[in-house]
Amino acid sequence: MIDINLLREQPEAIRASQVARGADVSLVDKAVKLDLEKRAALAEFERLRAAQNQHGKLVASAPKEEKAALVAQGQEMAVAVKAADAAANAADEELTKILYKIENVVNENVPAGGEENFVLVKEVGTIPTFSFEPKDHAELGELLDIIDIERGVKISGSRFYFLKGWGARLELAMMQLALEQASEAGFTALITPTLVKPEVMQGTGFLGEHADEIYYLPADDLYLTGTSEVALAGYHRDEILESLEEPMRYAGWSTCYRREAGAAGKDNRGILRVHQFNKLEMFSYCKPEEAEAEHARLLQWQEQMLQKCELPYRVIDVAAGDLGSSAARKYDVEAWVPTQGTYRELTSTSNCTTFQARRLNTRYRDENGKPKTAATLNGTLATTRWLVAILENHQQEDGSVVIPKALRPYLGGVEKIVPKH
RNA sequence: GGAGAAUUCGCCUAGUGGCCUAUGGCGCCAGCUUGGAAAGUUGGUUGGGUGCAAGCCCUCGGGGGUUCGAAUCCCCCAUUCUCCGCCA
Repeated sequence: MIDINLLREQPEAIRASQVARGADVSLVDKAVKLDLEKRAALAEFERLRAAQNQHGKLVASAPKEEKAALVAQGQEMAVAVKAADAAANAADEELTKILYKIENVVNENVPAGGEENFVLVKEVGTIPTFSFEPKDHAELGELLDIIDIERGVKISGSRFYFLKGWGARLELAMMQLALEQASEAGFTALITPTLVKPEVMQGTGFLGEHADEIYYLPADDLYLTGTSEVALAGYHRDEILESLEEPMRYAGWSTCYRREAGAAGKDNRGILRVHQFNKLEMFSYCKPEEAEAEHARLLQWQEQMLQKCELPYRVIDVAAGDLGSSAARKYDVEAWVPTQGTYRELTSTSNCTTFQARRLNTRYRDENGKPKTAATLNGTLATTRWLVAILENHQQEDGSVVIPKALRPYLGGVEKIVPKH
């Protein structure tokens, strides 16, 4: 949710942001109007309530013979107060409904435009050249007997798979490496719930734009999370953090579930786009003035992980029209996928400023001990999808795959996965 | 799943319709005291809204209700604990 004070003082800043996103600008004017109405209704209620409170005291201390008349008067006041209260509540609900629809104010440095208008920040590493026809990860997975898509589909349907043998171990190794790096950087590891209550899903903003991406269990009124960000953002819900002199950082590991409803026909081969995968997510709570610096740190940790996996990659600054509603700015790190001849997203890091924390009511105490809304940021550190890039970039002519050095300690020192025959 | 009990300002706690503008203790902050500290002592210490301000309003797990008036009475819900049942 946006800051109501910003709406009052600089509505034009919010209008400009909505324009940049290609979102509904008229919401801003509606919100300004409803805010005025709400405050007027609230003032009226408070005036009546104050009178009623005074009157109550009068009744209590009045002599017996006057009580009946005073009580009758009080009855009338009670009716008026109730009506004013209802009016104020209704006005507040109207306003809140609109406020929830307004998206986070875009950072001024975010490139304008839609999905195609990202700005390339950098390209790192050398794109591999092969003296043979490189195989895609699905073919390698089958050849090496480490990804079993056929049987995944047999038991769960399309977009499901088994990771098997070295494939399963490779994923766990990658998660271990990422978790170790995160721990060294001061992140606290969390294994999070993957089923959450509606209000948490709502609070993190996923029920809006991603509603049809989410699995829902009606019998229990619970949602399956598509990222541990949901649980990590909800972790300090309704809390006042004692200090954020240093950012509070969590590394959340969980299985993620996505319906991929709008992705029919896209990435049908292999495990590039699946209904279930694992992810290690970084999540930071910090002071709003620290958020941009923290965002840069998250990006840098992501790059470090890509480098440990010896993957060529590029970093892009995502354009305003392609930002999630909570994000003020977002960088994607994309790895080179040889068989597609292009870069594909492996990680994403968003600066949600105070937008998400305001919804979830997560605050911190400033130097003066006063509660203030915190800023939240998130960023991927490893996911199942990384296997695609690792397998394809490190494949050899004979179909074997060389394990990046940093991963070997978690795989019993093995240097290469070789075809079974 | 069934029965019972509980939920009060960071923690513990008092409070069974108006004197609750919520008690007391612990902790924390500030002053006094001291060479400095401890002890002692005085004061402060939920959060939010609204207003230029003084102030006013809301907040006793959440939501509804009864009442002129609710922490207190009634209903629904959530959570925790105890016992019973069932079960990886």
